[in-house]
Amino acid sequence: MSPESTSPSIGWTVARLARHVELALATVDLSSAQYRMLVQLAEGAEASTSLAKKLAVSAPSVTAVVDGLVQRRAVERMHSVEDRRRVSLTLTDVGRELLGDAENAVRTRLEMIAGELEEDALANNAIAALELWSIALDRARSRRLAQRTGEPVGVEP
Amino acid sequence: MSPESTSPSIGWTVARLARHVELALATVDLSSAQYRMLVQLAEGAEASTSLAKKLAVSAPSVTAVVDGLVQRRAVERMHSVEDRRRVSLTLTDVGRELLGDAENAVRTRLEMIAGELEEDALANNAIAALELWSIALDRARSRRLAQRTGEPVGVEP
DNA sequence: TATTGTTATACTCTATAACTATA
DNA sequence: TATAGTTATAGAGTATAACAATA
Repeated sequence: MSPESTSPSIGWTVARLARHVELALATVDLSSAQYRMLVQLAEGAEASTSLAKKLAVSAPSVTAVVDGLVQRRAVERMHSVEDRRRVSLTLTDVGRELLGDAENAVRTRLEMIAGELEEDALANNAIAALELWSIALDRARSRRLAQRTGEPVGVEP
Repeated sequence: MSPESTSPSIGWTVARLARHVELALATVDLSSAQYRMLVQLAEGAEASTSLAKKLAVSAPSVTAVVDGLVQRRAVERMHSVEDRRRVSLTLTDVGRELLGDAENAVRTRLEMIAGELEEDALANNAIAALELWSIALDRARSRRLAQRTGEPVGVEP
């Protein structure tokens, strides 16, 4: 019926998916920024600056987002003893449970959307492709972080 | 090397991709919300309430985002003559050009990331999968909007 | 009364610039 | 001096509640 059915842009698709993730996270009272922080911290405790670089946000953003998570007892701030300027951020048990709830909410919503494809093969294909993107994102991040510090590429998750 | 290499969650992947889209959009001084608005308006002029439902945001959010776009002459507000409560939102030529710049910036960045997969087949696979998601998103949206109004499913883009 | 849209208000994320504490 | 992190400040997106204008 439509005269020219232009393929939708990939940016549009990502932006829409991101909105669904936002809405799913809202059901467990989390923002996207908080979610990204929790996921990153689930891979291990980290310093604030390191998180800022990995998540590609400013240092004050990390402070603000972590503030909210600390209030909810999801994250703990601990000053390093060797270098007392540094602050180590650690996921608590509360944070781990919260992240679990968040993952459930998000997965449920995205799988529901993929389920609209009807054919299981297509839905699985769509979900599997995100793993492909995950690999690409990791490599792009490694390259980005390496360029900053001059380290070789491929060291980082 | 890693003892248990857990597959990253799809929510995490979407959230990371979304951050890259945000950063790409920042290069043309657009927010994700403004970008979503422009894309939706590029498919045709619409009323504010209709946009709010399609984009899954509140009515005041639409007002706020459109305010910024109107200031930049990217969108025009026009009062309907039949029903003077209604406001028709239209993309201007400025808006269309801005959207074009945004799409270029986003596509370039996402393709760069996909390019990390090295094998062209994989990169193309990843990008193609987003079209699959786009189809699923359209269907999920149709279902969502139909449930609200009681209309049959499948009417809407 | 119901609907459309805006205003009022508040909270979060974001950034840059300035500051503190430590090295 | 340089680095790690926070504070100060400002702007945007989001939401709910209250309101105005129109139907």
